Amino acid sequence: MQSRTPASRTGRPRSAAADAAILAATREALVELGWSKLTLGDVATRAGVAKTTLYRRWAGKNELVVDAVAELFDELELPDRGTLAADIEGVVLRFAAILARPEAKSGLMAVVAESTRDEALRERIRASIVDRQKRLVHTGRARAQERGELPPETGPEDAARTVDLIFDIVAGAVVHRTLVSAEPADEDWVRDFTRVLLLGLSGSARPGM
Amino acid sequence: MQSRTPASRTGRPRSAAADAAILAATREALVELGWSKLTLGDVATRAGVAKTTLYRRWAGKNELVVDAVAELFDELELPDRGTLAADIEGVVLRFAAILARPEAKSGLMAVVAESTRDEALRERIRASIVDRQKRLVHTGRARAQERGELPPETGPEDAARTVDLIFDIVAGAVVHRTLVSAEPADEDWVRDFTRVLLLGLSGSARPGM
DNA sequence: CCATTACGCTACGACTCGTAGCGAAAGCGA
DNA sequence: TCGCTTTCGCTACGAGTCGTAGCGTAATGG
Repeated sequence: MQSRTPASRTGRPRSAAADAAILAATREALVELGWSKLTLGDVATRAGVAKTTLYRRWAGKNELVVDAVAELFDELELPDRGTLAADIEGVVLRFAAILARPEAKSGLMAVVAESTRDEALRERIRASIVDRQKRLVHTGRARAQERGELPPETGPEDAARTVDLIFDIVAGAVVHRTLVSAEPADEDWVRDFTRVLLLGLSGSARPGM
Repeated sequence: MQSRTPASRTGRPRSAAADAAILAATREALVELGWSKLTLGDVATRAGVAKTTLYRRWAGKNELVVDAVAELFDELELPDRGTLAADIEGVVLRFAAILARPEAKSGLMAVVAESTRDEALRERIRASIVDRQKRLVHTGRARAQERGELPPETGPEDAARTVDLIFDIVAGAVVHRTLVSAEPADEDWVRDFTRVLLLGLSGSARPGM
């Protein structure tokens, strides 16, 4: 989690149970207190470890919360539902469900905000959250191209740019809907969103597929 | 700004210059220190006012930063460029330019994160930032319908829902691109994004308008 | 059984917070 | 002009958090 491969051949090993307890306690504290009122001392108490133990493993609140929140997104998958529209609706609904949880809401945006002034933190977020989920876009796109629902690649560079664009649109819209508009990204919304994403504003006025 | 209409008929009036100085100092501190290291004491010193004066006007860091950031978005406009695509590209580029400024980046996301646990703060954000800009979507949509680029309204409720959806997509995508992906929302990106927004994924594969 | 590392605990200086209390300043109405 | 009212700058304060140091103890591996 916090990249500890080198050295440490001998001596007492770090408790893996403590890691799990700390991350769980962090999520619990995020739910009860939110980001700003969350203190590392409190997390340590909840986890049943000493504050010094926590500081030996994480540099600070930012890194700790990134790891705690990242685990929430690990469950995301992209089941094959037969059509591109159905695939999108399914994964967006799952993503929205995770993002609706208070520990994700409070934690994720706060660390993203901090990452604007901390390049290392941004890299940590990208590696442990963003890039891990971007594969879903790749998969869904490849499937749709096999089905003939999307035109084939024009080149590897264009493909990467398109995937990035789609990811920004999808993740951005869901996050904005959930956190800024503070409205649920429910089935109705996801259906409307998917229609716009696939057909565009020009072709998505009339309801009914 | 902080809604001070009632009472206060007599006595020494509050200095309007102090308000401006405080908000400017807040933005300056956001640039230099970022959200987490910004302290109200420091802002007061920069603004040349006493810390107590600052606390008399704003309840805390959250409210202060919302007001300081909100002013950045006041300059947003929607000039008529003749086509819907050009209108979108223009306003998105302006929006992206504002969001690229460090004081907007650090501040906006942080207060949004805090607003997940503070209903009053979310309302303040909505009133002073989000709703003020949502009118741009209304305007652009109405223009496009006059030009025949978009189908006419099916009803006032559907229209409101559509405007909300478009706003979540546009604002969400730009924010995600700028803050999470940490890549510039430049002309190339905005062009690609606009094409997807108007034509959808199915119809937007080939470059060239 | 011994070197090595992790752990729990306590204590610490430094810092920020938000508020209280004071005297002085600046408007407004009579 | 005078007095009422409210704001302002300043100082000081208790409370709380931060991140670290120091110490003795616990748990491994050779």
